[in-house]
Amino acid sequence: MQAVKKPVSITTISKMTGVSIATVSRVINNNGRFSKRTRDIVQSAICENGYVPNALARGLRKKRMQNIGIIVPDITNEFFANITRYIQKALFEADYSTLIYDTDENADLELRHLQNLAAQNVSAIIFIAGGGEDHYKNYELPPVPIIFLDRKPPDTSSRKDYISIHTDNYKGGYLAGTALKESGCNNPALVMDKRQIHTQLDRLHGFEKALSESRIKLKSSAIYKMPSIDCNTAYTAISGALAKGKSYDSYFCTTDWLAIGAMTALLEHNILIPGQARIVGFDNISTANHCRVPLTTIHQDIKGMSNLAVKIILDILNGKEVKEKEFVFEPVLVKRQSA
Amino acid sequence: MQAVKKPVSITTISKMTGVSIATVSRVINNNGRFSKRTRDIVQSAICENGYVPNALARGLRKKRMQNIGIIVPDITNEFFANITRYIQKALFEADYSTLIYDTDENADLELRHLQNLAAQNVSAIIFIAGGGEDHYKNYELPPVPIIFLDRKPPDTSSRKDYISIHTDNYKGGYLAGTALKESGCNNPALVMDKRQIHTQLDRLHGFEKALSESRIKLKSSAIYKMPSIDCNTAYTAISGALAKGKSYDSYFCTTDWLAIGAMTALLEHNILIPGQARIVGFDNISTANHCRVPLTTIHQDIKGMSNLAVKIILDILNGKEVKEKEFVFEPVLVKRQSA
DNA sequence: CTGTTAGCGCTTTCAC
DNA sequence: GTGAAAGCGCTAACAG
Repeated sequence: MQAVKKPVSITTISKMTGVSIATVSRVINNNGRFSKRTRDIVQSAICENGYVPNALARGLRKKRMQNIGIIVPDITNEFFANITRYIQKALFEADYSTLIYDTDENADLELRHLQNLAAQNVSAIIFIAGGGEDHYKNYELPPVPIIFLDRKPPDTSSRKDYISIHTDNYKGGYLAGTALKESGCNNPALVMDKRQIHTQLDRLHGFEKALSESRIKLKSSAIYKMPSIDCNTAYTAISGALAKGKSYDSYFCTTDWLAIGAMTALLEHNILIPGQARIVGFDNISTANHCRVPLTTIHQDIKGMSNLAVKIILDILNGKEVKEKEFVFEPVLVKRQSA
Repeated sequence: MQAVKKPVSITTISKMTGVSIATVSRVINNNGRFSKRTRDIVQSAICENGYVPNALARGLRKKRMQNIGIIVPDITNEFFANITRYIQKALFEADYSTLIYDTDENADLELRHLQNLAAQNVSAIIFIAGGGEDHYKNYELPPVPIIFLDRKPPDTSSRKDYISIHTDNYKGGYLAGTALKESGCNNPALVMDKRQIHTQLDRLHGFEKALSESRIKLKSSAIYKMPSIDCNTAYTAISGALAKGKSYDSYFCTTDWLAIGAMTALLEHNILIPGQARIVGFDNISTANHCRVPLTTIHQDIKGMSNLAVKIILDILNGKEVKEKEFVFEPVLVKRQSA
């Protein structure tokens, strides 16, 4: 015979202690206006019964849940996974929990996730990357603080108060270009995400800038635009190019996985790295340090960006005004063997 | 002047359409007892106003949210990230959302996460790996369906109805042992997680079994127990062993990252792979195919396990009885260059 | 310091 | 087919 455990609510505690539910609520939320004695009685009752306040009831009443949503394009990508992890950790310490939604790089999903988050009364939303710039023009974002991480906010007419936190991608591209040209490369290629995202475009422009300072030109035929940012697309593209005899003395790939795909293609065509071709990636995921030829790459301060995002959200939620709208982090070149 | 948008609730729709909120609720949930005409009126009002029902109010009322919780030890590990991704996807199609909690391999966090999930009235919980066997003896798990993925459930007295889905780890270890001994190795080492988890122990035992069938013994001094399952711990341990002159002709590492750490250590000591030492990993993460020496490893059917987990949860929530308590998936050896 | 009370937005009897 | 009304568990006036 299984004992049927009835869920303990605030009323249960109230009855057990002979104190009104209002008072119980006060001690739970430490809102003052109760005696030390009362507090002790209530707290011990809470402890003994393992009572945990119902988050839904509280959320419904306060019209706001003690959690924030985070929308991420691909949790399987270590770069994004790391961000969510740092965010979750920092938020948890502030007693917020995190709703992680993976969009699978799919704009429709993004919308549904957004609605879902709104329906759950999240206190705020962190948007990590995602589709192109224009997706958000068609619908309004939920009326909560929203922070764009890793990408700039859309330029909608309805709201211009978005906050953005990201790496200086232009600088990152510039660092990559500098590193490559300083090792004597003068026939560079670029492998990038084909979507018109600021992060990608900025990296491209920074890269071109570094090259142009040395009179090196990035041929448009040397720009490979990938439908996704994973390993296989780059592998296929570069393999194909190599098969057609198109090769370069250096490759800047706007993502580490893209770089690793390119690397595999080059190696399979018996091209020595860094002897005959150099590669620079972006993100500094842990695989970069353990791939065929340890990858020189651009490191982003994930921890710094994540913690700042949380700090800002907490500030906003606590009524502090946040004046700045854009926060830019410095990228740093991590030199390994591939370049 | 910013237009203040008041949130649209079921009452708003009710007033707009001149229909009672009860009826609005019925059409939202498609509960019948409304005319086709009423339905159309209500639905168009819902559409026009972009009304999305408040999930909290509904959850409070029904005492159950349309979401399930998933507890994962490290979202940064591609193996776990993949699981969560598949689960989230499958669940989303069934109109459930997913609360992902990363425990950072920390048992205390696990408890707090569990309480959090209970407080949010999740419909079910999926537990992925985590600490040792005994953590759950001290507290009761929330009164919702719970599925243990990747590890067996604890043997608590209060509940024995847990469901478990995992790879046949014994078989996985056996496959690794067979592969190694068939390439002529007879001086094997094992690098494993030090925690007494079934997954780890089973892999060990399966490995020993394969060896013993050929009269090969795994010396206890050749078993390296790691405090965590990441790359660096294995790197440090194997480097240290090598420095002391302790080397082996083969290494079975119970995790790909462990294997990659060991690989780096061996390579740095100028040991050829697979010439002088062979390595087999476990999990088949994508890095395994792109590390220094492509890693031979044991593949787990992540997609299959994830989808099954979701299917079972949905079945349970829909009142179908699930008779089996344990579901075991076959591992398969993926042969690459390291062994 | 403490208790009473009115909802938060929704689902669900129960009448009609 | 439809509406009125109760109440999920909690917080926040308000009154004492």
